Amino acid sequence: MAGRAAAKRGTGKAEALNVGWQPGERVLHGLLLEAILKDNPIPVAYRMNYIANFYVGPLVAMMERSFKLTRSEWIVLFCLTRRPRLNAQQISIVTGRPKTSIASAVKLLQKKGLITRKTDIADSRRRVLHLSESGQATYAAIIKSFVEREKQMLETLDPAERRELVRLFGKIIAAADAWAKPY
Amino acid sequence: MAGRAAAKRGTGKAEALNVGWQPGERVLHGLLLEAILKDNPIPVAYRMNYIANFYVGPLVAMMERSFKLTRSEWIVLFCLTRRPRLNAQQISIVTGRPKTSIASAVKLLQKKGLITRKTDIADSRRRVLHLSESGQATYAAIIKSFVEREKQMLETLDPAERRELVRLFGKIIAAADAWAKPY
DNA sequence: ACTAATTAGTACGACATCGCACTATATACC
DNA sequence: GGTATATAGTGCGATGTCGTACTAATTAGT
Repeated sequence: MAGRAAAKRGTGKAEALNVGWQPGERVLHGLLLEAILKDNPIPVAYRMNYIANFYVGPLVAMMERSFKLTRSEWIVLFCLTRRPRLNAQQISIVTGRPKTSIASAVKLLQKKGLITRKTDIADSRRRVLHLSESGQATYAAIIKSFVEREKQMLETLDPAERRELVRLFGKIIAAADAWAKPY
Repeated sequence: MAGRAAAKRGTGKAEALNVGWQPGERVLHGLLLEAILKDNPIPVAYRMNYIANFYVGPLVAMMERSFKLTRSEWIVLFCLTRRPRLNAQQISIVTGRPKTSIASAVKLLQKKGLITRKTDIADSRRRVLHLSESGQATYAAIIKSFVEREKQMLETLDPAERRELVRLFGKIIAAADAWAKPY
């Protein structure tokens, strides 16, 4: 209908082009995704990143909205729950995130009263972190969503498949020294 | 040695504390990680995110340094290589990233001459994107590192295990409609 | 002991990311 | 055909993230 006229407008830099699909036709998420997965040069890495993003993305968004926590703050909270008395450096190393990011998260968490920071007597460079009461409560409230979402994500796999997935991940992580280094 | 004196300094807010390990003793990456993986409430999700981060993080850092491309720009480049003539909206949907992020990446890529933008004749709201010559060249240069790193990451798995990993990922992705939704 | 190298943490600045509000075009419905 | 709704994209402001450069404390080497 529009024909020639509607072209060469917009930002001015765009030229007109006729794409394959018709106006009414919409290319759905699933079809697009299939096309992107097919003959993908990094079949494992792409699929893994895709799943990881769609798993954690909405969770982080929810956390920022409902709990006013950033992703980095959550990482610190999570690590300290798993293993109290870590310092910022250790969290940085084990998560692969820059230490300045961890440091700013620590500062925020401390201001909110979710963690405490004490100087290590044996090495006064270290500031030893651990969760406060309210930090533990916040963690408990948030982790539920993570667990629930993982459950939903794995619903399509049977128990043996889930075990196999963990086993394969375990092998890759165990060999991390050989491949996970920076450039 | 320092004993009592060195405490209560630093930022002033930190109190002194004696942690479990001795000054000389260093807790290594592997040991820390093991402790964090043990009895993890989200065993699959944590391992997957860990691997995904250590796979893609250094690659993105390298890209920013060597090619002056952001992660979002790379995502656009990658999607357009897999399937030309997408528009920004479609890339946003299929990658799960906010459309404003894709939009700014598109603007940068266009300024650098790596992609072109043409208005769709059939629907003048759409700006159809595709790679320029130099865009293709840039992609080709970068993708090598991704392929190589995936190869290293999977070196510990035998061919059957690799196929199984792809198969399991495939099942999870195929069921994405059921679990990957936002809150 | 004294210096060099390593490790923990901080300060600061640049910028990518992202949510929100807005415009423009297209489709649906009556 | 005219209005309402959905879709594509933009502008802008806030802020989280991260690299660089720095200080403080500890360890190693001689």
